[in-house]
Amino acid sequence: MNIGQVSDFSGLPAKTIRYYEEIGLIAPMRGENGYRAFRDTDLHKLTFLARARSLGFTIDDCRSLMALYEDQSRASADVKKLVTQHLQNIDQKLEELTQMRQTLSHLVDACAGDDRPECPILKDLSKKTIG
Amino acid sequence: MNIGQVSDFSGLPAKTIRYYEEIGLIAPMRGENGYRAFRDTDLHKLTFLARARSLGFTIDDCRSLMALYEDQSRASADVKKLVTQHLQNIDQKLEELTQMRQTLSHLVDACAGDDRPECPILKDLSKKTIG
DNA sequence: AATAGTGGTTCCCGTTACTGGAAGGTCAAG
DNA sequence: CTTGACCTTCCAGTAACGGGAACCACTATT
Repeated sequence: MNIGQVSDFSGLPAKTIRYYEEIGLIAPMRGENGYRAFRDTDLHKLTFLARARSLGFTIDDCRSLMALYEDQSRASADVKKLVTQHLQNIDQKLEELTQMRQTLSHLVDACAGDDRPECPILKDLSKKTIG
Repeated sequence: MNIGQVSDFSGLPAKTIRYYEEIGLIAPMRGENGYRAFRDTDLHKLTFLARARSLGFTIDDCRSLMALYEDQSRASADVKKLVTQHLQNIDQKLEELTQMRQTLSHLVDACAGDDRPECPILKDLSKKTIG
């Protein structure tokens, strides 16, 4: 398979696939013409990567996950640990965003949003952050 | 005031303050010795920036917000519009993260997390993404 | 055979918002 | 006079690609 086909199947842009090769996540063969020649295992890995990335794992996480995936003697505890850690990161981001949302929501509600310059939002922003 | 003082007052690292000068967000004076000489207005701007950044606004947003802040003839509608847009971005991120959280949470629950290799998480990741 | 069009290839720059570190000038204190 | 804290500029690196240039390969048509 050429990169275009693999891109279609995996849903990943060709650019991304080349990048993944560059950083060593995949290692497709090469044809006589210099084109990358992807095998099923490459496609499988890319599918794995696409899914993991869509769940917010970093490339580094993906590297670890793939290593575990290919290690037949892995312990599922190691996988669970990694994913649990990721889940905690997500929870933290959710908290931060929720807090921001809360504050911004109040500010938006307090702003008249008309043609006058008076604006509680700007007033708030010019206040020193507490803490 | 020197950069150290300003850093302490604003809570922003000196590096960040220099960066903000470099990209034109502030324009402190210079003393005879080449040191930056910050005035109250500079400190005020930095406070504004620190607060806006902590609410998740991009640097570009901050630039717009500062311009509005300094424009005495602004319409509060313009401010509200910008902030509302930011709020929508946040809501979208919240949705994405919540969806991830949901999926990951299920996966973690399904994984035994022991010393055996069998792992529903890896099994799921190797499945083709639907859609 | 020439040409056009599509799809490969590499390489390099740009993105966001900084952070780290090197090499060196300045200032106050002992 | 030296030490140490503070300041300066400049350069490189981060995460995960995306855009675009310049160029080669393959297929189909004229």
